[in-house]
Amino acid sequence: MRMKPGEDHPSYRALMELLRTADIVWNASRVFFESWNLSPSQFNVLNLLRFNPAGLSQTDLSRQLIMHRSNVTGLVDRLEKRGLVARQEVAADRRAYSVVLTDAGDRLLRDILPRYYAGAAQVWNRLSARRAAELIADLQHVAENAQRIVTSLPR
Amino acid sequence: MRMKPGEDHPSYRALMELLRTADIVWNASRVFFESWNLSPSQFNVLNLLRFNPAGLSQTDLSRQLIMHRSNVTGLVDRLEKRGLVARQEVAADRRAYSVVLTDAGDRLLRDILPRYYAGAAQVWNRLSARRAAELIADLQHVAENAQRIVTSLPR
DNA sequence: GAGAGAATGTTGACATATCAACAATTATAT
DNA sequence: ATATAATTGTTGATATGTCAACATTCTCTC
Repeated sequence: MRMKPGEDHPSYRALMELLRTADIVWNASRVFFESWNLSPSQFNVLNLLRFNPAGLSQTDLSRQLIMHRSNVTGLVDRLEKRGLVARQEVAADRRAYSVVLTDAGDRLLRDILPRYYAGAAQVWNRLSARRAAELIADLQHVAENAQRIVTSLPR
Repeated sequence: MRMKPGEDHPSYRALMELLRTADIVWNASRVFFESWNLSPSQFNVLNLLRFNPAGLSQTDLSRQLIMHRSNVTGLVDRLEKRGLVARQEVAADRRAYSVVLTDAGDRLLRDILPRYYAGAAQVWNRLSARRAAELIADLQHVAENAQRIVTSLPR
């Protein structure tokens, strides 16, 4: 390779910038959600349930949150302990739970969301709608490529 | 708020896409580094040390990796146990270590990097250089905004 | 030079994430 | 109908991350 500090590959630099930015945004959201004693992941669970009033199984949650099943157990445990979500038994499948938002969880979300959307808008401040759309498209493209590469990797 | 699933805020959607893409890329890199029994964070430590042959203090590492000091302890512990890095005592400051890449660590990096750069290039496949540059600039802009917002948040 | 304050790295408590292995249940195939 | 497959959620081991508190050491000020 023989590579001096300055002459790193551009695609590598772009990847680093993507990961760095996401890390900063994620950490910013962590500080933001601290006001409600929520982690970003906990917020994501609540927000997903908002769009699924009938509830989601823990496996469904894990798929949408891109995380392992086993991680959802503790996440839902802690949210349930605080009364923000509830595990409902599913008549048709006695292995599964249906995780639903409680009224308290819904109230909490309604408190958070306006401020969250405002913050999100601030993050994209001074970025034109065209550039924003391009950026989203590029990100989706990158996600597809990364996904494709990883599935073709030797396991 | 009163918001149906479809009508979410665009800036929020863009943020979600950014975080989702970074998550996918990060997970892809995790699978990639598994071949060498490395975590992405461990790779980042090694790669940072490559650019700093004189070594870095653990606090320096934590700042560049955007993580807490205390996290670096275990990270360096595990890398040191495998002989990939070494803690050197610093004459001028007996509190600090200088973490340096060992020969074994350097050899490992030289094995990984060509394949890593190739993978990074594949991820940006079919993306023009212009768009790539724009994307990086936009990401930096977003990172700055997020950084600024979080520091102005009520602690 | 002495004391106050700041910085360094470690520890312990915890949340978040992975994976493998497990019991219980459901689905499938013959 | 029954054996085999696959799926669901939990557990335990481990890595990664946060934070607060601590001892040690350095720096700065008077």
